[in-house]
Amino acid sequence: MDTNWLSDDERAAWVRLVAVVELLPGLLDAQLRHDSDLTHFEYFTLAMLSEAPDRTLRMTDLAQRSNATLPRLSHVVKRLEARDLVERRPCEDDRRATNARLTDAGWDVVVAAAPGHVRLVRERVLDSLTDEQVEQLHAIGDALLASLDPAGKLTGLYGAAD
Amino acid sequence: MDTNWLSDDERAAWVRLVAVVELLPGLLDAQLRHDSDLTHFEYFTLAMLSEAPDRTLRMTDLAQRSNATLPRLSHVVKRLEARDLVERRPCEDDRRATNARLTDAGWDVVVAAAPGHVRLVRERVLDSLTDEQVEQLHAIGDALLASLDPAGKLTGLYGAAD
DNA sequence: CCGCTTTGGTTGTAGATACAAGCATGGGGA
DNA sequence: TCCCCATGCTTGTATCTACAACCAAAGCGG
Repeated sequence: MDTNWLSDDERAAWVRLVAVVELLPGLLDAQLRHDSDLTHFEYFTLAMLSEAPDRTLRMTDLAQRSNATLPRLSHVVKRLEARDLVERRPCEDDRRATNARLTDAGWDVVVAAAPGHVRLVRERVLDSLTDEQVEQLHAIGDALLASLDPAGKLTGLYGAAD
Repeated sequence: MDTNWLSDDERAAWVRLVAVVELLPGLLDAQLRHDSDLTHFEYFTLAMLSEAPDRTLRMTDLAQRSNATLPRLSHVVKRLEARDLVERRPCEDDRRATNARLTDAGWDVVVAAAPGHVRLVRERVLDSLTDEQVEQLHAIGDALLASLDPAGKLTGLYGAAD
């Protein structure tokens, strides 16, 4: 079976996409860790909860929105609970389920962390692009996610705090 | 200091970029792990070596091209060496330095892994985009990397095997 | 009502990465 | 020549994630 190798144009685009994918997480983690003692995943988790009704989400729901496996989320929430940023309690409708709720302290942490995070995103990412490129990135993202995330779990809700 | 929050357009683009950044590594790792028992980082490391003169690079050079810290690379190369895919030997010009060289077995592994990897990249990424979007992605990548990787360490050499 | 399967979640273990510390060589300046 | 610092790399430790095993509740067919 012959391989359909990438053309020069395709490879150029792919190389840059891979480079961005490699570099961006480290940048986000470093800033949030330094300024707010949170990983990007922890921040994202808290931000999801901050947007939810009653600041509460079920573990499964939260896991899908953050592209986490359930074990991973369980561990992270346990750590956040130890820091009193989140509290867990059994769901009343379904006794198998667990609800995670953002505490007041957790809310304060998100509110304090958001401006620095947004500033980083603006300075290091969005300000590098023209308005036209921002639109193009939007469309390209949609096209890619149609394949990478057909169910739209990640982009379903991603609120104002980000 | 007032926060300059993101506009709707900016947030839409950012949300999609973050989602892609979260999803893509898992996809690449899963395919390579399943088909070739390699992580994407390991594959990338081997691919860099396969492109280098005499299939040899110094550890520092290799670390920069793959955006790895030196400790990380050291551990990974140690594992690859244990699998006889890479060999290490002290550099003769500078006795502090270590040269990593791709073995024949390592070469075979890269050659065997490349087609499946390229197929995935094509089917799940590039084929989702129009030719015009591929060009746009190229330009957007350049703009972002000017900020994320000013020295161009990652994109300096990324060869035909990819 | 019983038993099977599915769903929701936690825990344990192994593997991988970051960070800090450490060691050896190189490269000047006094 | 001697000292000091920078460079190149390795190792050790703590943390985080993936994977698998596990338990409990829910749903469902008989």
